[in-house]
Amino acid sequence: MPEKKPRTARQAAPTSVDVARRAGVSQAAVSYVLNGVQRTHVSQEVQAKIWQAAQELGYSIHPSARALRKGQSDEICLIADVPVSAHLFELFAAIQQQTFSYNLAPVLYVSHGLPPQQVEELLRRIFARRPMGIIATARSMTEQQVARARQMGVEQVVLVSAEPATYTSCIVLPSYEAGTLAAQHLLERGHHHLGLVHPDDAAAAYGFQQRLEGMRAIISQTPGATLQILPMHLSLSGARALIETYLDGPGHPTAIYAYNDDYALPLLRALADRKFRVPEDIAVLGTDNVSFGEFIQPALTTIHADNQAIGQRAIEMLLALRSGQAIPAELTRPLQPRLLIREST
Amino acid sequence: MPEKKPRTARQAAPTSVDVARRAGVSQAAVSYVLNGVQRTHVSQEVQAKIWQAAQELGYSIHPSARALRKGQSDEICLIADVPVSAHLFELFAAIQQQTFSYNLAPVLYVSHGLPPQQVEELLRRIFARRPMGIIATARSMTEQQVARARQMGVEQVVLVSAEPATYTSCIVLPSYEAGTLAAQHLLERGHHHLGLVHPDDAAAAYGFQQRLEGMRAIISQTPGATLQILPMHLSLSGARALIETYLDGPGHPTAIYAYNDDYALPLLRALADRKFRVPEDIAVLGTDNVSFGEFIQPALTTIHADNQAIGQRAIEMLLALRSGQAIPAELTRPLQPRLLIREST
DNA sequence: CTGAAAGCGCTTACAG
DNA sequence: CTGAAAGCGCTTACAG
Repeated sequence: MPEKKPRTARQAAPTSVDVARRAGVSQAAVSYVLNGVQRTHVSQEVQAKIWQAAQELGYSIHPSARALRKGQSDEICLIADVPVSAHLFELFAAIQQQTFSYNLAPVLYVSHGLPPQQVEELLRRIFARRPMGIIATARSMTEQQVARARQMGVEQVVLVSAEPATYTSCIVLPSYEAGTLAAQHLLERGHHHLGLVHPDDAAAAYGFQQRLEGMRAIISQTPGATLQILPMHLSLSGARALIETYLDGPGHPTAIYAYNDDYALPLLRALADRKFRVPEDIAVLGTDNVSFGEFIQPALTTIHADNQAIGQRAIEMLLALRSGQAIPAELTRPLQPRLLIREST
Repeated sequence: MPEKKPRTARQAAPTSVDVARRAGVSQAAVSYVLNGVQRTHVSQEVQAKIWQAAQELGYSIHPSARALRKGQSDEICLIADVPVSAHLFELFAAIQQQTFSYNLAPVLYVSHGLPPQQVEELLRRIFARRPMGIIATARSMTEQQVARARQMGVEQVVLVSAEPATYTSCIVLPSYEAGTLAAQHLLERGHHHLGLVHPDDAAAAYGFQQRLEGMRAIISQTPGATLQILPMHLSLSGARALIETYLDGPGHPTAIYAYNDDYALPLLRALADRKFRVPEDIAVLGTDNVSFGEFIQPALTTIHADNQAIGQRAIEMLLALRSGQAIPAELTRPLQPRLLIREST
């Protein structure tokens, strides 16, 4: 028993040395067994003794000590450069669940709204933590920043992106397909004049261009169909301005792809205020399937990818990358968006 | 320059030894200066040299190394035992902003919905990380668990709670006051028969009892006023069941305190489906001021505390506790809820 | 005022 | 198959 150790902290927590002593083995054996290292063969009997000792002492590994030794922590950093949204949170919760059994610690960072200099500082701090991997939205990390991460020893960077990148692995959520899906659905509902909301916040507008192209591809095959871009600020007054500017006069759009659910919400409200009936006068379509969508009136038709699936892919990709394996093809295949028809279209 | 060091990782990142060498001082001096330790006086000139060397090398401290040495990490763990909600996310973002300048790393854990055994395991892992502090909702940590945290070396635990606890510091968000505020407002609007939604999910119902008592205190002073408890499951069908069971027949409630915004939303939708007009037939009041509240129709009247204020308090409290100071009285004073009147009442 | 040295709790190459 | 030892990058008591 330690007697004159000048303990710096209160430290009641047992260490691997304590476990080793109790099991009557070396510290190395404890490490091998608890980490399931195959290279070294330890007898079944000894393994059982070690597990039991760990259990009895209530031993938990000290993540900092391990991280220091291995040169890599058990953290997975999630970096989001999008406004706080219900969708993002749901995605985070999904990832947290997925990682639990892998003993990984997901940490969320929201870089949206920070001045560029603070973003740089934030990234520097994140890299310095030497996370096992980084999962980031494509906008939140430039190619240069990904390179800098690698240089600082963070090799695994997975981007959630509208299209594949050359410089790192991506989970592809194709906004182009969302655009075609939206246009097809709205045309099928009998509309000819479509609109696409363009967020006036550049950070929030990620994937707009792809949506636009997807819609155009469908429109161009449909005689008489038109498409109009509708700039909008994310607020009630922004939605009102959109209505006054673009939903008046002959040939105005009668069906709007609202970019995502966050934009659909104030738009729906402003439309109701102006006595537009939804979907009879104007159809509205969102993206992300945010949790409140089913409760509002009219319930919001939306396009979405499965959050659980995104989370699972991200983790599997990180794990494959870490073990140096090639990434299975099914993980790089784009995750097709699905249409969820409710009442607003 | 290191030549035969058997580097385990790629490690391009500079260490404090590198900084010391470049500045021509000892490693200790670097540590003292970069951490702003006052105890040891280092000349202005040397300080400048150290800062410059750190800057030039792009030095960032290795958090794991420091944590291992200090017996405490720079993490602040936030533990939430509530369903994923926009409100929680907004609070998290506020805390993240607050902590940036203190070089603290907030980490969010959602324990809602996990089986008890997994919660225990999660807490064990959180404690083992030796965070600088824990900020938790009152339901997510029992007194016993707070004690266990202390025993594992995590001394600072701040609870966000409806009432002060004897065993640790609290940020008090008095649900009792929310109840009185709700009852007063609804009575002023001319209602006499009030209802209070009771979430059927025990974890979600935190603070229900206090709301109830607050409402009763007001009701009891008002001749002819009644109050009914309305059990509800968080879903559209749950809201429908509530309406069918409790909003029929003479003397039924005409004004409902929906527990919080999450419950108010499906309730509003179900009321609309049943052709109740809000607020004319039934008034509905929420809590939390979730971001979508202002966009729905009718816009949701709600009761809330300032997220920024909660985040700031939590951090200040943690910082005061760490430095061993007494907590300033203004931090322990309950954070009074405010009424935000919109259209649903 | 500055510097050399110990030690936090792990993992892993290496010797037995 | 098992164990002793080095070392990851810091902080801090202590000696000069």
